[in-house]
Amino acid sequence: MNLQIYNTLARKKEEFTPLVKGKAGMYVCGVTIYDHCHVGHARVMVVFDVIYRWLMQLGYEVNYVRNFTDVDDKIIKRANEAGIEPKTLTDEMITAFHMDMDALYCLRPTHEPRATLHMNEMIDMITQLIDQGFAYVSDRGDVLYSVRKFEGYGQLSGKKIDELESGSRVDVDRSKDDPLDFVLWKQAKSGEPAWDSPWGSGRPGWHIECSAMSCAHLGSTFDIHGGGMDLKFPHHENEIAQARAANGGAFARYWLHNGLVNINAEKMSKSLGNFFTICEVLKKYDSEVLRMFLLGTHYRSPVDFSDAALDVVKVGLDRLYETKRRLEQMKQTEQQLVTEKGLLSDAFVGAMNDDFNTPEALAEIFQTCKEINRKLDAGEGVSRQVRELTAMTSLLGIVQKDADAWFHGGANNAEVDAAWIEALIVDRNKARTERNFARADAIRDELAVRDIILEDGADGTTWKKAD
RNA sequence: GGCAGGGUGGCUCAGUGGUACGGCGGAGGACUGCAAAUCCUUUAUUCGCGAGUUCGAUUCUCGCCCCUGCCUCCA
Repeated sequence: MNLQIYNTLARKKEEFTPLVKGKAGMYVCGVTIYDHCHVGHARVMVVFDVIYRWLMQLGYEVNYVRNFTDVDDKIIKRANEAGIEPKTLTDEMITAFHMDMDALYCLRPTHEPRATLHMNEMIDMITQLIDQGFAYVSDRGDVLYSVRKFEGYGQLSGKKIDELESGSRVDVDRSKDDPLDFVLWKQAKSGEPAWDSPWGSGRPGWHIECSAMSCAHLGSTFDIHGGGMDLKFPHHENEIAQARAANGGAFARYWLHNGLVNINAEKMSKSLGNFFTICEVLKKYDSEVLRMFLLGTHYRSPVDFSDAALDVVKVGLDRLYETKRRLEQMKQTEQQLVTEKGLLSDAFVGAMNDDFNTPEALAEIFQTCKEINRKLDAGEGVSRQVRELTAMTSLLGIVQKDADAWFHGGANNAEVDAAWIEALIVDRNKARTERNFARADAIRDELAVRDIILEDGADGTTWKKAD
């Protein structure tokens, strides 16, 4: 079966057929870089990273574009508070963002355009909108999009203009012809960053940047546009209205929206203050735990974030690593299998092709893992299974460390003296050979006090750090 | 109120018109000097509630209840 994608625009799964054979263009709404990213942001990034990887796995040459919103009210406010230039703040946050993404094994997109570096494209698009009668300059000099002029407005989110208006609780802006109209270009206020334009000095509205940058990098019609569920309306609706009206292209053909991250069944968000930043979480949990946690639920469903949930994922990952350790400890010839070119099982391919069903893909990983352990226990060959496991885990970006590094605590736990532990293991095994179990247990207890757990296997004794 | 998406074992998470995938946890067993790890067995007559379609529904249709998101900046 070929790749099926749930398209928000159609409200059903559709077979993915790219605009250009062998190629795929994908735009994902990035972040407004005024602060560190939280787990909600991590989800979009990880979800679309897997989608990106899968499209490449299927052989597509993918042009993956993810923007940075680096001009915005919040950025200006935050920079003012800190007494620094907005650009200083955004540069700093982009660096932090990349550190988070690297930690989470998210591959870099093909392009990461910044809004401030695409002013010309935005101004061009706004000009086209005015020329074609879709936009107007308001009394106070802002350029606004005339929503009622665009016939298909509401198609993506399933909203009807009249119902929207009646349900509106927003203060009506008198300078707008219609309360639904949204800003394309704002007049500059003193002390704010501003760019020259045909409508005077000012800055772009939020929605226009995504329309302009996606079309600039991917063309007026492209394959995939993604983002969080909360962006469906009005952001994505407005993007469509702008782009289609301006250049007559179809804009994105497949719209993908990931579910939100909740805390206690409530959306994680800056405004509610119930968020955890990625770097905060990574102080406590390995990034693979967070990544696997995010892939453990289908991308369109909401997911509840908690330490307890991460703990459970950690236990599961440990088991995967136990298997990896067994394989790493094997003889040279078999060890090579671990790094041999991978191959994916039909079940895994089927799961991923079915709208990127990562929970099912993970189930396949656990089953393969169990199969390997069973065969190893029985002394049977495992080459096919190992190649499958390796291919699956590297595709999803989990179990990517050496097992020893994983169990020994990695770089963060420099206080662990491996040589000392190894020496004690030698002593203890000598005692065990002499059947001096009191001495052997004493050594094991001594290590246990320091959170070192020993495991006596057929191939010798290994150790790991307790959580 | 409108729109979108959900309610599956103790928890979590897939899925299917013919009695349900994985993970965590629980119980028993094998292995072990004892452990740990691993493996094996076991743990939902049942998929929010009611009705309908059907030989048969958790899966399709309708109604109801409950939850979340969006309708304002938000991944």
